[in-house]
Amino acid sequence: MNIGDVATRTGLPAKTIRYYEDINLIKPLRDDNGYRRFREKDVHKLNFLGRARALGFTIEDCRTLLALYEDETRASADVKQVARDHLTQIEAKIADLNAMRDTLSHLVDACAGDDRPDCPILQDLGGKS
Amino acid sequence: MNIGDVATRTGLPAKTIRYYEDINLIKPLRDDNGYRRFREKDVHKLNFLGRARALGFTIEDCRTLLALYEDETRASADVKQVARDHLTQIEAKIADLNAMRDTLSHLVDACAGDDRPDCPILQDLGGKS
DNA sequence: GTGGGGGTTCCAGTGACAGGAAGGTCAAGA
DNA sequence: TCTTGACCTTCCTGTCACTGGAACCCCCAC
Repeated sequence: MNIGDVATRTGLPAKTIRYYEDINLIKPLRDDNGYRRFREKDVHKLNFLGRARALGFTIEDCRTLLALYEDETRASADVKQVARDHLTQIEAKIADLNAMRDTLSHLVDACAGDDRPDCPILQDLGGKS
Repeated sequence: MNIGDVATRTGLPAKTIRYYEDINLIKPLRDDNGYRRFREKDVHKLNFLGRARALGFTIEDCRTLLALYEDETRASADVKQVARDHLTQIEAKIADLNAMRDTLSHLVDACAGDDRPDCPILQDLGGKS
């Protein structure tokens, strides 16, 4: 399979797939013409990576998870730890964003949004007073 | 005022302040020795920028907002539009993160987290079957 | 004069790719 | 046989908003 087919099958851009090879997440073979040749195993890994990335895991997390995935003797506790740490980070981000949203939506509601210059949003950013 | 005092007063790292000058958000004066000399006006702008960034506005948004802030003839509708667009993006991000959190917390809960290799998290990432 | 705590510039790195240039390869059609 | 066009290759640059660090200058107190 060439990279285009793999891109179609995995939903990942070819650029991303090349990048993943670059950083040693996958190691496709090469044909005589220099084209990458992907095995089912590679496609499987890429799907794994795509799903992990979709859950927001960093590339380094993905590397760890992939290693655990391929290690038959792993302890599920190790996997769970990675996932839980990530979950904690996501929750922190959500909390941050919720705070921003609350502040911002108050300000947006308070703003008349007409042609006059008076604006509570700018007042707030400028330090109210 | 030198950059260190400004950093203390605004809570922004000196590096960030230099960067903001670099990209023309502020234009402090210069002393004969080459040191930046900040006026109250500059500090005020930096505080504005700090608050806007804390609300998650991009630098380009900040540039726009700052221009509106300094334009006495602005229409509050223009400010509101910028804020509302940003709010929409924040809400989209929150939705994404909530989806990740839900999936992830289900998986974390389902994982025994012991020394055995069986792990629903990896099963899910690997495509379950 | 020396030490330390300011300040300056410039360059590289971050994360996870995306865009684009310049060129090689391959199968199909005229 | 030639050409077209789709595909592939590598390599370099840019993204965003900084951060870290090197190498150097400036100023004041001791």
